[in-house]
Amino acid sequence: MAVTIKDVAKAAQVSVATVSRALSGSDKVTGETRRHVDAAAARLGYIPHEGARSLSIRRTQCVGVVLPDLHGEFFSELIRGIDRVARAHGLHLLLSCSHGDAAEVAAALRAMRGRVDGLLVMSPHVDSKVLAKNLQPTMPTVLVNCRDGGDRYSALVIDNYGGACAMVRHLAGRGHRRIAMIGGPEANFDARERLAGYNDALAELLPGARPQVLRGDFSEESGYRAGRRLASMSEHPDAIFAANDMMAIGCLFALNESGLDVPGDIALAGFDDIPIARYVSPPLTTVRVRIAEMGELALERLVLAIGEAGKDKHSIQTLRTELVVRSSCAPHPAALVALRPKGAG
Amino acid sequence: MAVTIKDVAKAAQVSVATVSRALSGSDKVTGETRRHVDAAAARLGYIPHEGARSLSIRRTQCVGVVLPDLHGEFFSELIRGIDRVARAHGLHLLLSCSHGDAAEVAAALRAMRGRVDGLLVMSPHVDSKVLAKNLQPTMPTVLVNCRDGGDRYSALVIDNYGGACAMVRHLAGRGHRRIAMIGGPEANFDARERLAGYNDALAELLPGARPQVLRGDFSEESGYRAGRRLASMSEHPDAIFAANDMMAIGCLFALNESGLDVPGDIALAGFDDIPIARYVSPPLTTVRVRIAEMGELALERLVLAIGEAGKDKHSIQTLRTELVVRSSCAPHPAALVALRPKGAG
DNA sequence: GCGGGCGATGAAAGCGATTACATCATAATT
DNA sequence: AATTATGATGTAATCGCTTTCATCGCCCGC
Repeated sequence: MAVTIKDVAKAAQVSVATVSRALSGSDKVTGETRRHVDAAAARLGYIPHEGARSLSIRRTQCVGVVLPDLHGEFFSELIRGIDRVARAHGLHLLLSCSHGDAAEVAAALRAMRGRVDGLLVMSPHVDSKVLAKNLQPTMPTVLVNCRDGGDRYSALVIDNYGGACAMVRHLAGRGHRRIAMIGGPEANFDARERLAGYNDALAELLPGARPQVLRGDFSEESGYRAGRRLASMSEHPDAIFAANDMMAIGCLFALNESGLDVPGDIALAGFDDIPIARYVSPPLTTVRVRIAEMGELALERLVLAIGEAGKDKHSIQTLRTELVVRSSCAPHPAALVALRPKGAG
Repeated sequence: MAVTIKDVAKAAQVSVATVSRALSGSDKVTGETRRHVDAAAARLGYIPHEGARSLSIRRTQCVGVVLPDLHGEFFSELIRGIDRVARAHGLHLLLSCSHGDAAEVAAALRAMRGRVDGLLVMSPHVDSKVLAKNLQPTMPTVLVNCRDGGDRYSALVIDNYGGACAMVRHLAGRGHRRIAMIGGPEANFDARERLAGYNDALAELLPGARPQVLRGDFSEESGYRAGRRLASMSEHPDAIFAANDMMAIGCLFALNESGLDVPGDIALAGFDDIPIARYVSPPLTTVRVRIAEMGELALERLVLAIGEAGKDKHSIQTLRTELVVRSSCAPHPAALVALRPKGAG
C-alpha cells in the first residue's frame, strides 16, 4: 500500500492532524514542526490521496463534462475552451461521452456523483427528464447547446437561427435565388434551429422561392450523398447551404466529381467554421461559431454556479455567430451582370 | 446535503450494510428486502457517492490522462481512441494538460493520486525524473510517445524514424534529389527521431546530397515561414518534407503565395496524416500515424498493467507508420523523362 | 506566585461508502 | 427434540484525509 498521512505522522513523530495542517499551507504550526513534517513527507515520497481529501472537505476540484461524442474538431475545440478555464480555476476535468444514447447519458451522470463539483452537459438529444432523474437536484449544472433544460438549469446556446438567417441573407444578397439546404439530423436541436432560420429567412427574403431541403446527418458522407443528388438534378440550385461544415465539404467533393465548379457553377456554404473550412479549396464561406469560447463561457458559468451553491439564477445565454465570407460563394452570374454591366473580373 | 446511504437505510428501515448489499448487485439479500431498499432508494432519488465508494473499495474506475496540450486534431484523435477503450472497460477519464511545462506535469501527476487507478502520460519533453518524483511507484503508468521512461514504465512509441526513412525513400524513388526538411521543435522527441530518419535515409540513398534542414515548431505558422524562405531561395529544393502535417500545410500556402505550384514545381510531404491532410489541395502525401489506435493500445496496455498490479513487465511497443501517397508529390520532371521517354500523361 | 489567555498539538469524530465478523432466526440433520 | 448448518441482517472497523474540540504548556500581568 502507498504511503499515507499516518506514515508521515509516524515518521515525523507527530499526530496526523499536525501533518495535515503542516502540509496544507500555513495553519498554526511551528516553523520547526513544519520543516520536520515536510522533511518526513519528502523522505517517504508522500503524495496526498486526493480522493480521501475530497471526501473529507466535500469538494473535489473536478468538473464533469458529458459530451455526445469526441469525434472531430468541434469537440476538440470545445474541450480546449473548457480546459483553459478549468486550469485557470484549478479544476480538473472528468470526461465522459454518451454516444447519443440516453441510457449512457444517465449512466455518465450517475457516475459523476461524488466525483465532481459541477457538471457541464451537452446532449442535443436528451430531454430534461433524463437529467432530472439522474442528477441530484443540488448538483450545479450547465447545459451546453440545448435549450431543453427548461428553467431548472443554466444553459448556453448557439444562435443557430440567427446564423442561418444571416447566411441566407448573404446568399440572397449575392443574387442567388434557388438556395437549397442540406439539413442535419432531425432529432438534433442545432439542426432544427438552423433549418428554421433557413426557412424563415427564405420566406422573408425570397417570397417566391420554394425551400429545398435534403436530409443529412452532419457527417461528411451524408454531405457527399446530398451533393451527388443535387448535381444530378436536371436543374441544380444556385447555392447550397449545408447545416455544418463537414457536410459542406462532403458536398464539395461530390460537386467536383460531378464536374461542377464551386463557386463558378454553384455557391456552397457551411456552418461552424471548423479549422478545415479554411483549408479546403475553395475556402468555405460559413457561419462561425466560437466553439472554444462557448466552452469557456460554459465553464465560467458553472464555476459561478458552484460558488453560489444553490442560489443559482438559471440563466440562458446565447452565443452570437458570425458570417465568415470566403471564396466558396461567388455572386450569381446574373446578379453580376445586373450589378456590374461593364463585366468586371 | 444530498441523500446518502444512511437516509436510504432509515427510509427502508434496514441497516446501511443491507442497503449497500441490496444495491450493489445480488449479494445475499432477500428478494423482498431488495425490493424494499430499491423502492426507498428510488423514492429518495438516491445516487451513490462514487468518491466515497472509491475510497472504500480502493478502486476508482478512472484513469488519468496527462497530455501536453489539447490543441488540434492529434489530441482529439488520441483521446477518441482512449475513450473507446475506456468505455469498453467501464473506465472514466480524468484529463489534464501540462502545456509543456514540467512543473505543470508534476502538479497534474500529484493531483491524480487517489483519483485514478492508472495513468497515461504523454509528455515528449519531460524526463523520467519528474515522473519518478511525482508518481507513487505503485501507480500503473503507461507512457505515450516518449521513450525516456527507461525501464520503469511501459511505453508506446511511434515509429518516427522508420516513417521518415520511408518518406525519404519515396521521394528519392520519384527522382527528387534536393530534398529539404522542415524540422520540429528541438526538444521534442518525435521531431528528433523524424529528423534522424531523414538524415540517415538521405545519407544512404543519396550519398552526394547535402541535407537541408529548416527549423520549425510543429505550428502551421512556422511551416509558412519555412515555405517563404524556401521559395525565395535562388535555387529551391525539388521536394520538401515537413516533420508534421500542419507545417506542411503552412508551407503549402507559402509556396502558393510565392507562385510555386505543388506538385508541379515542387513536391511536398508531411507527417501524421491528420484529417485535414486529405482536404487541402493538392491532398497531402504524408506518413500516417494511427493516432486513435495509439490511444487505444496505450489504454489497453494500461488496463493490463492495472490488472497485474505491480507484476508489470514494462514493455515498449512501437507503432508502425504507413506511407500515404496522395498527389502533393509528383515524380520529378527529370525522372519522368528518364523513366518514361514516351511521355505518358 | 498564580490564574487567564494563547498558541501549538493531539484525540477523535466525521465524510459516505464497503465488508469482516457477530448475531440471530430458521431449516436441516440425527 | 436437540444441535448444527445456513443464510439474512446488523454492528463496527476501515479507506485517508480534515477539522472541531480538548488538552497542555507557557508567558503575561497583577
